[in-house]
Amino acid sequence: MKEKDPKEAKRELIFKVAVEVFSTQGYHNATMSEIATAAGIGKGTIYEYFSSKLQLFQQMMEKGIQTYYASFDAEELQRKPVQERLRLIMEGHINFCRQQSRLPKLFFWETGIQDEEVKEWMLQMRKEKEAHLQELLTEGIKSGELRDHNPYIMAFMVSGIIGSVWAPLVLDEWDVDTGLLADSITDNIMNGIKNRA
Amino acid sequence: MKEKDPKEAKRELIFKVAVEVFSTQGYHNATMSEIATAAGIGKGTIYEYFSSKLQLFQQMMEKGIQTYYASFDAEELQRKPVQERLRLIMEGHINFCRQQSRLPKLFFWETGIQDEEVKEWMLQMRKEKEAHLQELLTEGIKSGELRDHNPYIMAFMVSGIIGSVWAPLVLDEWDVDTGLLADSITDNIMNGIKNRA
Amino acid sequence: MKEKDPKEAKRELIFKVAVEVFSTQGYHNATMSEIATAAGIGKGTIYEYFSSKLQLFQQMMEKGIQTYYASFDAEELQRKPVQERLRLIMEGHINFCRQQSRLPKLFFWETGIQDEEVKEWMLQMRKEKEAHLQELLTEGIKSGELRDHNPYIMAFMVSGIIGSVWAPLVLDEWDVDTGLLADSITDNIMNGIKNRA
Amino acid sequence: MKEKDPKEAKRELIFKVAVEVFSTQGYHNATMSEIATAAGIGKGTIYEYFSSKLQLFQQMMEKGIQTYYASFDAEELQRKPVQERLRLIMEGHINFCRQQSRLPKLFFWETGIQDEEVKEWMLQMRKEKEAHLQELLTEGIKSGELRDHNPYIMAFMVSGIIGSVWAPLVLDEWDVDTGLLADSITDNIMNGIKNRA
DNA sequence: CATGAATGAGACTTCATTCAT
DNA sequence: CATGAATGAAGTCTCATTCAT
Repeated sequence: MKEKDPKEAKRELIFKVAVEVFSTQGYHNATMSEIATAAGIGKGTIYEYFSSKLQLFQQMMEKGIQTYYASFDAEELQRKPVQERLRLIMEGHINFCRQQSRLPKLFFWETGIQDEEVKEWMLQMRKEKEAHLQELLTEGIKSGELRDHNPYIMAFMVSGIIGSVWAPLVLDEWDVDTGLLADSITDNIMNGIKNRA
Repeated sequence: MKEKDPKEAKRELIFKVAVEVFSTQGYHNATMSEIATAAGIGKGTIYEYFSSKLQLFQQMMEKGIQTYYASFDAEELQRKPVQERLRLIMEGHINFCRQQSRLPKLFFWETGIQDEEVKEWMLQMRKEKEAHLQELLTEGIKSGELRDHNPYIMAFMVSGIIGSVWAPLVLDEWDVDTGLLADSITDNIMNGIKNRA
Repeated sequence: MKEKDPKEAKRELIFKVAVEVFSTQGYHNATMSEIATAAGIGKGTIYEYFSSKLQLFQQMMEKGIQTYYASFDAEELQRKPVQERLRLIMEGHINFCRQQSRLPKLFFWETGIQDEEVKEWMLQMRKEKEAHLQELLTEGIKSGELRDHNPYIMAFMVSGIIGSVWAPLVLDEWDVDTGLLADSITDNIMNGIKNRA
Repeated sequence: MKEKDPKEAKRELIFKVAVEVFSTQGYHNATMSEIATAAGIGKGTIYEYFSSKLQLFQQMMEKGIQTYYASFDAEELQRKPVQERLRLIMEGHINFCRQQSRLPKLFFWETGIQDEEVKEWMLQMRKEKEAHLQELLTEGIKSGELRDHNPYIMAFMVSGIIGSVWAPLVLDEWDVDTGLLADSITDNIMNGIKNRA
């Protein structure tokens, strides 16, 4: 039952190594040789599983996104106040950065690939993420929980904040309690930084 | 009077084309041939002004950073409340994105270059930007204008917000009044998005 | 039994072609493309065996030197009168020129390479060759077989004579009996050209 | 009267610098820029006097050869015993190496140029030099001053000896009295190195 | 299936030569 | 005349991809 398809197991292995190598070297500086060696397999073997370097990168990203979204318990997110949901999103994001470390870098930073298809797909990803946030925020406005501001602006702001968490966590290896950090960020998003005491 | 050094004029031309090409294609996908053709000059001519592709990229980035920082009137920023200073920073940033369009993309996104020197330099840039923000926010906390929260967290949040503005402005070519956008963002940063009515 | 490592066999092939091409065209005029074509392999294949043009040249020379020195039976050279030993050196040298034809040209003539390492190495080669001769001659002086003249001068003279044999043999394709030529040269070195009859 | 044609003076200047640069860097590693800079003139100016890099090299060599042959007083050489004439040739050659230092290196060592015309010309030079020697030696044999050996062999041997003098003098900067060295070499050529005491 | 030797398109870079000033 | 900025042909080397074993 735990036995996986050996074919699938090797795909997983390649994915794992690819994340490591691509995020360390960047897409262009990474070589197929390097990935093969790191995976302990032959160069040609990668081509048994992926038709090209680009496709490997693409599928690795897609798989990563799925993992990313899977890290949010969708059920749990429903029917909660916006503040609580934002907090959960932050927490999930922080956990993902911690666990995957290298992967988020590729999501948020790798733009060297200029293949039209990939560019389109990454742009699409950004749009979806922001559309999702915008929806959440619009709901909050309607329910009166949030101020009646432009939800489009709010959305990319929150999106920017989410994206900015990665650098301190991974680059600076910041060791902070996930819950506290999520609280703090959410609080700042909700209440702003101005002192009203 | 307006006559420039012709040597310098050609440097400018190459810089201008380089921004265009590098930001459209990314560092690795851009070729020297392409830049030369786009500039209407011979391939070898670029090498009369820059010793290598990497040096061209680096100097183009440095020049861009200078322009970026120059777009903030430093004098004006002193001795004003934090809210006002944040607003001016936002306004300057928005204007820069509008005017340079392609350049900010390189600042915030190009990470495919793996040359140690450049990587170090770009990391340094990020640190400086955040240190600067952190300083500003710390001042605000001391003066009582801001809440007594962790300024490190605040800093990368604000930094993330600033970075996130570029995409809607340039990719979506969003046509919004600079003043209004700066107001709106600053207001959200200061007061949060929660409805306190 | 005769089966060689196929990897080694291709190295040999490249070496063989490299000698041909480098000695015909000179180091700078030879191109990697040309060598590849002459070897009937792809351009990139050479780089699977040698990391650069310079390294290929260097290793080819080193291998040649080994072959050169191997062509003298070291054992046989010991404990014989100087005249006999000189004759054997001449004979070995003549045979080597005949067999390798192109290679000696590179040893004695190629100086266009300006890479410090190679220059140093070739200079070193010359020194060693002359030191070896000088030693031989010094022994002869001590034993009374040779005149008590400056062995340093004698050494570079003999060295010059050895080097000069290549041109008639290879360039002019002079067809002369090896033994007779070796005898004649050795006799002239030992007894001079003056008529004492 | 001492006033030279200024055009000719600049030719001389370029020649002088060319010898320096070509002999230091070798033909291929030397650049026209370098020569121009070293001569304190513009790059294009060289092309006012020489139609190409190759032509400059060629004419420089030709001029050098003339200087070389001019260093032997032809009149004086006639009607003297072979030994004396060989000694004078050696002395002239040593002086030339001392004075010109860099130039002989090009004569005897530069073979990287593969232009058919130049190759032919340098081969021709070698042939002439040896023919000249051979003639001298043949005369000596006829007059009974020299042993009745193969003058062809003798010629390239003596030629090799002459060529070998350059390296110690220039590379090792050997400081030895010209007359003594010429005597010593000539004596060895004439009487050989064997001890007949 | 897995492999890795072989390949060649294509990138960067150099430098002899030209020509407008 | 003298110059040196501009040029592009040509060379070295990399690496994704293929295919015979």
